[in-house]
Amino acid sequence: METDRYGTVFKALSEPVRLRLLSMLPKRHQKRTFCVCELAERLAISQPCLSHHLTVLKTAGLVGFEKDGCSAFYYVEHDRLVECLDGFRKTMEER
Amino acid sequence: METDRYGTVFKALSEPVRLRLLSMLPKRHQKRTFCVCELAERLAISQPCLSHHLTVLKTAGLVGFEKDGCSAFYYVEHDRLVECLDGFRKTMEER
DNA sequence: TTAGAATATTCAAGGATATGGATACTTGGA
DNA sequence: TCCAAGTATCCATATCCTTGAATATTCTAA
Repeated sequence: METDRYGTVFKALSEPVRLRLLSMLPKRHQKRTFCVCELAERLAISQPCLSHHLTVLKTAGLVGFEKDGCSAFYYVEHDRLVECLDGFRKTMEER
Repeated sequence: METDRYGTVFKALSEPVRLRLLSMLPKRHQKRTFCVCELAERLAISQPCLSHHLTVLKTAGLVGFEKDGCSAFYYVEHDRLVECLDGFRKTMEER
C-alpha cells in the first residue's frame, strides 16, 4: 500500500510533546539553539523521556543531530518533513 | 502552542488502517464508492472497528458522510486535509 | 407497527506507548 | 587515569489505543 510509507512519520507527529519539541529545534545548518538537557527543562519532562521522543523522531527521519563534546544538538530534517507532507498530499490527490 | 492544533489530525493519520481507509474514500461530491459494510469487508476488520476508525477521522475533520437509507457513504474532506498539511508545513517553515 | 438490514455505541481485553528512576556510556578536563 | 557533565539505554508502571463481541439505534419495507 502506498500510504503505509507515511505511518511512521505521522505516528511520530501524533504526540503533542513531539510537536512542541520540533517547533523548538532549528533546521539543519541553522544556528544551534538548545542542547538536550535544555530542551528537557523547557519541555518540563525528564531527560530519559525526551531522549525517547528524540529517538522516535530520529527513527522517522524527521531530526538529526551533531555532538559537540558531551552535548548533543538536534535539528529538524526539514527537507524530509516537507517531502513527507507533500508526498502524502499528492498521494491523496491523485486518486 | 501553535502546533497543538495539529495533534488530533496527525494522531488520526498515525494508524495504518486509517491511512488505507482514507485512500479508499472518494472526495466530497465525487462518485460514491463503498458503504461502511463494504469497507469493513475490504479492510478485513469488523464493522464496529471500522466505525471507530471513521469516528476518529470524523472528529479530526478529515472525513464527512451522507446517509442513504440505512447505508452511510463516507468521503474525504480534502480541503481540510490539505489545509492541515500545508498549515503545519508553514508553521515549521516560519520559525 | 413489526422485521430485518446497516451503522453506531458500549464494554472488556490485550497490546502499544509515554514516563521517569536507576544505570551505563561517552566525552572532556584535571 | 579519575571525575564530572551530558546523553542514551534498561526497566517497571500507568495510561492510551485498537479490537471485536454484544447491544442499541436508525432506517426501510411490508
